[in-house]
Amino acid sequence: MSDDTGIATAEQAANDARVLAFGRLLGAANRLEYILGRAIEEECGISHLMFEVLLILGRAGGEGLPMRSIAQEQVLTTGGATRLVDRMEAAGLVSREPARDDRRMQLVRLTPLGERTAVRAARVHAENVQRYFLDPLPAAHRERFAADLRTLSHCARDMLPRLR
Amino acid sequence: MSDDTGIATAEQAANDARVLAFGRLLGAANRLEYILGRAIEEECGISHLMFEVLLILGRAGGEGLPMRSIAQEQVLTTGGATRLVDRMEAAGLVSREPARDDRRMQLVRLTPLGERTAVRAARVHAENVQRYFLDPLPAAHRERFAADLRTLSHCARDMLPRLR
DNA sequence: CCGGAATACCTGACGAGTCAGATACTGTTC
DNA sequence: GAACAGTATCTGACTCGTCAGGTATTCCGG
Repeated sequence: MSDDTGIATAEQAANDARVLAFGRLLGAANRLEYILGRAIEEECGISHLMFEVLLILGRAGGEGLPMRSIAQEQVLTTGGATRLVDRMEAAGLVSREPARDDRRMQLVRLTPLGERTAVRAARVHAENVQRYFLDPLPAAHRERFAADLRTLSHCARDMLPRLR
Repeated sequence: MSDDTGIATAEQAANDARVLAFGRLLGAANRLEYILGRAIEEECGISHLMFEVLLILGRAGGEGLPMRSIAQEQVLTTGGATRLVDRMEAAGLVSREPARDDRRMQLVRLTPLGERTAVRAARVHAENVQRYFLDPLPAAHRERFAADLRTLSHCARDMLPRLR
């Protein structure tokens, strides 16, 4: 279909334009995520990455988690995670404590304030997701839309290791 | 449906969890965008924001555009745009020239190198969008999926002014 | 046990964005 | 035509991430 000279043909350029238009829609999804993040920041006074960490720690149910697992779930390097948790500790949202059985590890745990904030932020975020992400879509579309996103998500997860 | 004590009921919490799961899918779309951006960076040696600027200038068809319109189309402050264009100028991708009729404005224009890079990057990006965004979806789903994304996109665009 | 690989986290230097406040021009009003 | 608001861009100080290279601890083979 494409010649091997590296020079784009007219049809190819036209097709590219169509494909790029699809690609731009991804940017839309991104913008939506951005908006949801900002809303959390304004309504709860924490960055969207802090929010993610609060959710992760909340899911762990009072158990302390090592830094490592925080860095893994975020798209963050371990260095970045260290600094993020530094700030969260300074803000009184989490505490760090060396693990008994492996003193290389620092177990990160929600403080009472962190827990309250996590609950509140989850509530706010759920409301916003409902309002800006679910409500605008026709009800009959939601399931398939979510399934398609999930398909892409798996595909993306497979790609990530190759790129970093 | 929700009581006015501010305390979440069990049903409410369960519903929130469902909604949050939807929300997490947005993160997937984000990750996909991230991957596409990285690919451009690795294959073309420019940041994904530079790529956006190259496309914008390319669409302008040889006309110089003022900084303002670059800052507007990106999710970037004007200060950020200044610095981005600084780097692009240093890399020889664009040139700046004060506008004749309004010397407050700097018209930004693609250099020949910038133009070549724009074409190549567009090609690469179109291929990647095809591969990671379109191909994984069943063909019968693509149109409706795109339409739904477009719906969300409009909704998001309406929100943005309120947040910054 | 002891020395070296592996693991978990931290840190210094840096890159790239934000924000708020210059700076430089334009257009308008009296 | 001088004062003044408005507009376009730039800049200094800062924040928050990355990367590469520590340091401390654990694990394991000989």
